[in-house]
Amino acid sequence: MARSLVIVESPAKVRTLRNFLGDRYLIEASMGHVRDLPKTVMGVDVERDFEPTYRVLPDKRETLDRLAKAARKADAIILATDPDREGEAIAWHLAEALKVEDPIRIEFNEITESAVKGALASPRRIDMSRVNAQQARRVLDRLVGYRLSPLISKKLRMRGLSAGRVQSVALRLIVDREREIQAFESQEYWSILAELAPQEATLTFGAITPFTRATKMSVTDEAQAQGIVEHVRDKQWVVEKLTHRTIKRRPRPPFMTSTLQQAASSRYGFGAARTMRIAQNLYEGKQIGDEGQVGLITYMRTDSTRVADIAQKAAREFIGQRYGETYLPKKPPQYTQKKGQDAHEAIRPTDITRTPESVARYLEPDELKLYTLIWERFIASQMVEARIEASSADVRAGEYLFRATGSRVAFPGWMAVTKEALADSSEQQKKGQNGDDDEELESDGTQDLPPLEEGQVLDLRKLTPRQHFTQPPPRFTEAALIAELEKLGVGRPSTYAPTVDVIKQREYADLVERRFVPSPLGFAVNDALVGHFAHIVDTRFTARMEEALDSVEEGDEDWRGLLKRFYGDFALSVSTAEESMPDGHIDAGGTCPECGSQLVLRRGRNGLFVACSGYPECRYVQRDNTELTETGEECPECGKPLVRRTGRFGPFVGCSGYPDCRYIKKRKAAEPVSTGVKCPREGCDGEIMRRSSRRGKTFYGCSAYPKCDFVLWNRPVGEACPEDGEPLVYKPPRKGSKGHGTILCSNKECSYRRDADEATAAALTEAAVDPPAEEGS
DNA sequence: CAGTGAGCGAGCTTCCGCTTGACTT
Repeated sequence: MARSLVIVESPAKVRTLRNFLGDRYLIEASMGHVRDLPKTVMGVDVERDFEPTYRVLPDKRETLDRLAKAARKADAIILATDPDREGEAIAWHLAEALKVEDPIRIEFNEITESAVKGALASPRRIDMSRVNAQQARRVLDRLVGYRLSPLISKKLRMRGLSAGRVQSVALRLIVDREREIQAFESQEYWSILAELAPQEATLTFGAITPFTRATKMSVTDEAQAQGIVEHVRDKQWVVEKLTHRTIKRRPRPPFMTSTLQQAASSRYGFGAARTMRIAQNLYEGKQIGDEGQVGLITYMRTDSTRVADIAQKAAREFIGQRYGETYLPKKPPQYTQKKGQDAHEAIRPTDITRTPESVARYLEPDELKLYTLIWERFIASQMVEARIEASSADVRAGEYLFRATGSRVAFPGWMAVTKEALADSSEQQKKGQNGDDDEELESDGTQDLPPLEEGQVLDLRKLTPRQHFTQPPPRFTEAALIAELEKLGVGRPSTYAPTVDVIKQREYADLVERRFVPSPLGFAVNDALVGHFAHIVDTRFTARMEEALDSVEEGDEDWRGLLKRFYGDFALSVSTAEESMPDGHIDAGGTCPECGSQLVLRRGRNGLFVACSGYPECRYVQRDNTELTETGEECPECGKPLVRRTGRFGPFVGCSGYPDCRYIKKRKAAEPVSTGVKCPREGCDGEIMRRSSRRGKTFYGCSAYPKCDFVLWNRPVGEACPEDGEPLVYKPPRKGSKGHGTILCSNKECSYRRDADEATAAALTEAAVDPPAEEGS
């Protein structure tokens, strides 16, 4: 039988395609790129017109072998990689690596039977212009990254520094923001809150002055505020003007990678990498009852909000049934599509009828949180807009006008999906000089105004002058940084999380309370790059590059020509920088208390530290005093506060008067906790207790100690090993890995092991990961 | 079990983008 081999990128797609392509098709996955420039050398011969050298990626050797084997069984090879620039390049690399004579290329951006069959019916050749655009992108990134990284490492005398088209812009955003914050001068201003009520009424509402954007900052000190209070206190309070209007609030589009990361960050505090790991689990599928392995969401690395017709229809049906026809828009909403082909659709549930409640018992808590977010956002996106009645009342008291604003949900529409939806619409991070710290000055307060009439006289119940300060713009969270990068077109869904990770790994910036604070190293690297490669770390560089790549795709420009055009300038900046960029360790500010030389930043095995530039003659190292948090207790020997410190054997509590007072608090082992498992030692009727050594290490020992000294290092399950009869123990899963951990034999020589199921894990986990004993009584 | 308050420093390799597992203790 004639068979065709269809190659796609992801194994999850393979599973789906097997469902509706018959056995005339073999389907395999490439798992992304299979060849790339070599890792350890440049791999681009600038002299020979930027000729790239490609190598099979080491971890794709096996994949390619598998594909080659499948190819031998097929008489046609169909390359069905993603319908975008990278996908086209993957197709080409596959054809090259597998030595396919006449590759057939198809593309579909929806994995439905009709879309795939339609694609099979209109095959084409590989689009070399598109491939060349990718090569240009790849080579440019390589040239920039592999020339800048060693250059700054050498100039700043610190190994392992890196720079690149994407990461260096990310760093720049962080550093620029920090400088904005440093330069920010906070301004004081005041507002006066009046609590008013219709005469005889009990419920009050709030009105405020000054309330317009223009006058908001006009009351600048307490005296002025008090003046207003004195003036209005005895005046008659009269409703001067009432306004009512209905605001329509549209639902937001379904998630793409960046917006999912933002929502998960602001709602649950998840970092970008964590969100992606959880989403990957949902995508790959979970055991759902007797349905077997079921993928719960569509692909999670996407920049599109497009929704497949089938999904839209299903959502409409579901909405009609659950909420009623009034919640259905006449036409399904079309969310603005980006130009060009989007390879994947929006992130949405694969089956809208799988409600969060219905899958809750099959998911880990984090998975359920993320799935709920995705499910709600998607279903809301297919519903009618909400109608909000916004009202405002201007109330005069003498010379001053106070304004009360209120809003009421007239018809919830999409907001019916979640109670938190209201809060959602204001969750976007505010930027700008006036980071508002007071909601009552904002127009949509949540109070509901009582019925009022113009000319009505109101009772004044309370007057409160309030002090405010203008706030600097906030530091970036991971998600906010990604949002900014996306706005600039810098980076891709698959690289957002890795990019913010590299900023942390290189110690360019640290997350403090989940926001990026640049390190002195981050400042230095950024400033060096901005000083000598302003063009590259320009936030618009990528946009310009994309434009040029487009013209390569359209066949209007030669990709090597593009590189030549770019490289001329770049090579020049590199040689200028090599000569003129200052060469030396990064100045840490301040001088050495021992010899007076400058202090510099250095990197050691355990991170950055500040030391004397006179090394090795002067070996001064600045002590790290940041961890000296007080415990609130006093030293029993000298009365000074006790502080937490870190020593050779981990954290301990000592006297802050060191070295004058050398008191150290004794650590007490935690109380033993029962495990319910009997001591397995013959003739011993003790119970295994969870204990902790004074060092805080958890172990499981017999309650009959010291009579019985039986000890285990993992929690016993209360079962004997079927192979050697030794007790079985439970080992929790490694951080971040999926699965529920392992049950294995406590005898190291014995190889018995099995995966723990969810219930066992739940029963045993809590005990196993409890924090080590807290010091002191 | 007890002990506990440092010291690091050169050279080693880096980019972006596509996609999932994989050593073990």
